[in-house]
Amino acid sequence: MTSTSDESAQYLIKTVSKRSGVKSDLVRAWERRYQAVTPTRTSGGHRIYTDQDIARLKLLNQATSNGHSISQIARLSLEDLKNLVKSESESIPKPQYIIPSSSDRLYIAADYMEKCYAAVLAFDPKALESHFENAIVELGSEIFIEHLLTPLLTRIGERWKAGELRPVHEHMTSSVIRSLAYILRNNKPRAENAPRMVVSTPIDQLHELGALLAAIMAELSDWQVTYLGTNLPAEEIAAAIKYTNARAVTLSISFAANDHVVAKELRRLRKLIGPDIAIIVGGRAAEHYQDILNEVGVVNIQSYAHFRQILAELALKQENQN
Amino acid sequence: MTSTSDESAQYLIKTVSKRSGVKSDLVRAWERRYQAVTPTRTSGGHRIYTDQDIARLKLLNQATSNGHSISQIARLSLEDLKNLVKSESESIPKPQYIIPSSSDRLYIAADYMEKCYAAVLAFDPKALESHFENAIVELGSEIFIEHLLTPLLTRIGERWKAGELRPVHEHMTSSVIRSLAYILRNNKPRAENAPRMVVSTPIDQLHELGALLAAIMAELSDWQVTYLGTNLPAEEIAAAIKYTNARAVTLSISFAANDHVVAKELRRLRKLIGPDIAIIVGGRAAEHYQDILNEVGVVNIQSYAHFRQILAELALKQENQN
DNA sequence: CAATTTTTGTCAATGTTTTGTATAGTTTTG
DNA sequence: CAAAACTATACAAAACATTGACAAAAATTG
Repeated sequence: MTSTSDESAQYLIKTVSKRSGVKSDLVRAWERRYQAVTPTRTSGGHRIYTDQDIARLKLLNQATSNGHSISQIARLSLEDLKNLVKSESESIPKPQYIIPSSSDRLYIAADYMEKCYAAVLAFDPKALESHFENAIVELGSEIFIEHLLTPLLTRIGERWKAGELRPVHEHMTSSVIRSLAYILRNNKPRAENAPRMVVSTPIDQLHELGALLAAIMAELSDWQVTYLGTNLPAEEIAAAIKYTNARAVTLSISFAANDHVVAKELRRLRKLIGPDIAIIVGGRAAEHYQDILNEVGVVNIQSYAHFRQILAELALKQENQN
Repeated sequence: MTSTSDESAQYLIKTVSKRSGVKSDLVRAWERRYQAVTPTRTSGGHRIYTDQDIARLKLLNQATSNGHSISQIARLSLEDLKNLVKSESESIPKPQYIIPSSSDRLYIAADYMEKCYAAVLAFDPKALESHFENAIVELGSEIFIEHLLTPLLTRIGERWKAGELRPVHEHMTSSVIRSLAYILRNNKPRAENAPRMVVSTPIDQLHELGALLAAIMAELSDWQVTYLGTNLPAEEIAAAIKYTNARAVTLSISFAANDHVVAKELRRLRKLIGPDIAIIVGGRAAEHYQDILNEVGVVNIQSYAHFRQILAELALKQENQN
C-alpha cells in the first residue's frame, strides 16, 4: 500500500548517503560529473533527494563494485540498473514490470478474480487479503469494487448455493473485505456540507457485504456515510438518521427468507423517518419485495451505475434545498 | 492540517511538548519557520493545540530523527507522515522511542477516553475515528486497546443498560473500530509456523467487539488469526478450524440471554473439533456459564494479561509438538 | 611493457543554510 | 503576584555547497 517511491519523501544528502552507502562527497561528485542523480534544491541550495534517488544510488554503488565504470552507467534508467545488478548477482533476469493500461484493467480484474476465488476456496485469508491489496493498487477503488469484488461475491453466492462453499467462506471473505475498507475509503476530508447517508441492513439480514460495498461506493461519491453494520431494527436506524441528520438511508437485503419481517421493518422505518428521507434498497433479493418497495416508496438499486446516478440526484436535490 | 470535527481538544504548549517530545521553543520555531502546526489562539494570544497537532508533532519528531529534514516534511499531511514513519520503521530498526512515561500514557488514555465517549454520545463517527487515529499514534496499539478501547466499551455497555445510549451507538462505535482494525494490526508478515487461531462468536451472539479485540490482541501476540465475524454455528467454526489447521479458537460471549443455546453450541463445537484444540472464551458474561465451561473444557479469559499468558502457553506447546 | 592519459574517489578550504537553543523583555493567566 | 506564554532577536553547532586539488586505479597508447 505505502508506495515506496513516494514523491513526498525527501531527504538531505547525509541521509541519502547513509541509506545508499555512497559517501556524501561522492554523491555530489557523481552528480557534478555524470548527473547520476538530479536532486531538486531548497531555496537555500541544499539538495533534496527522493526515495527513487536513494534506490538509484544503491544500485549504482552495487554496480560499480561489480566492476562497472560509473561514467558508463550513471545515466541508465532505474530499470536498466536493476536488471544490470540482478543479472550479475544471480544471472536470473527479472521479468519486466508492465505499466497497467486502462484497457487491460478489466482483464486484470478478471485475472485477480480467479486468484481471489481460489484463495476463498482454499480458505486462505492471508492470500486473499494480499491479492486484494495488490488489486486495489493496480485497479483503483472503483474498478476494484465493480469488477473484482462484485463478481467475486456473486460467484461466492452461487457456489454456496451449489454446495461448493460453506457459510464460513463468506464470513471469512467478508471479514477480509471489512478490514480493507479503511484503505478503500477515500481519505480526503469530506466537505462539511456533503450529503449524509446511513447504511445498514434490517433486522434478520445477516449478510453485510452488500451494505459495506454500498457504504464504500457512497463514500467514493463524496457522501458522508455512517455505516452501522447488520441487524438493526427500524427504530435504531431511524435514530441514527435523526442523529446524523442524514438525507438518505441505504439498506442491503440479501435474503428472501422472511418476507413479512422485512416488509414490516420497511413500513416501520418509513413511518419513523417521514416521507422526505430517501430509502434506497439493494441486494440480490430485493426484487422479491417489489410490492412493498413500491408501497413504501423505496428506490431499488439496479446496478452500480444506477446507484451512482441516484446518489448524484439526491446530492443535487439537497444542494438546491440549501 | 486536516482539521476534522475536533473542537473538543485544547492543550497549552507545555502539555503538547511533553506529549509529543518536542520542546516548547522548538514547537514554536517549527510553527514560525515552516507552519508545521497552526494552532488557534486564545484571546490573549496563547496557542491552543488539538490532539491532531500532538500526533503530528510526534510523527514529525520521529521522522526528523529518522533523517528527514524538518523543512521538507513540516507541511505534509498526517496521512503522509504516518506512511513516512511507518515505511521507515519497517526498513530501519530504530532505537525505541521513549518520551512518554508509561504512567503518563494511562493518563493520556483516560483523557482520550472522555473525548471518545463524548463523540459516541454525540453520535459523531468522524470525530470518534479522528480521536482513535490520534490515540493510536500516541499510545501504540497495545495500550490503545487495553486502556482506551476496553474501558470505553465497558462504559458504553453500562450506559446502554442505564438507558443513556441506544444499541445504534454501539453499532456505530463497532463499525468505526472495525474500520481501524487494519491499522491496529501489525502489518509485519507473520512467520509461516506462527500458531493459528480462529476467532468468532457463536450463533445468536451479536456483539462482536469483544471478538474483534481478541483477534487483534492475538495478532499483536504474533498469532495468525482468522477472524470470522459473528453468528456462526458450531459446524462452521469447526470447519474453519479444520481448513486453517488452527490450534485454538476464541469465542466472545457477551450476553447471558440464552443459556441453553450457548451451552449446546459449545458442546457441539467440542465434539466437532476433538479434545486437542483449545477453546478460549471471553466476554463480559462468560462467567454465567461456568458449569458448562468446565464441562466442555474451556479456558475463560480473566484479563488481557491472562489472555496473553494463555496465548504464550499455547504457542509454546505447539512449538514443542513440532 | 612503459609512459601517458583518463577516470574516480577523497579531501581541504571557505562560505552559506539549516536548525536547535538561548536570552531579554512583555503579556496573559489563574 | 508568580508561573507560564508570547515575541523577537541572537547565536552556535551541524550540515551543506562549491571549488579546486590530488593520488590511486584503470584505460589507452606508443
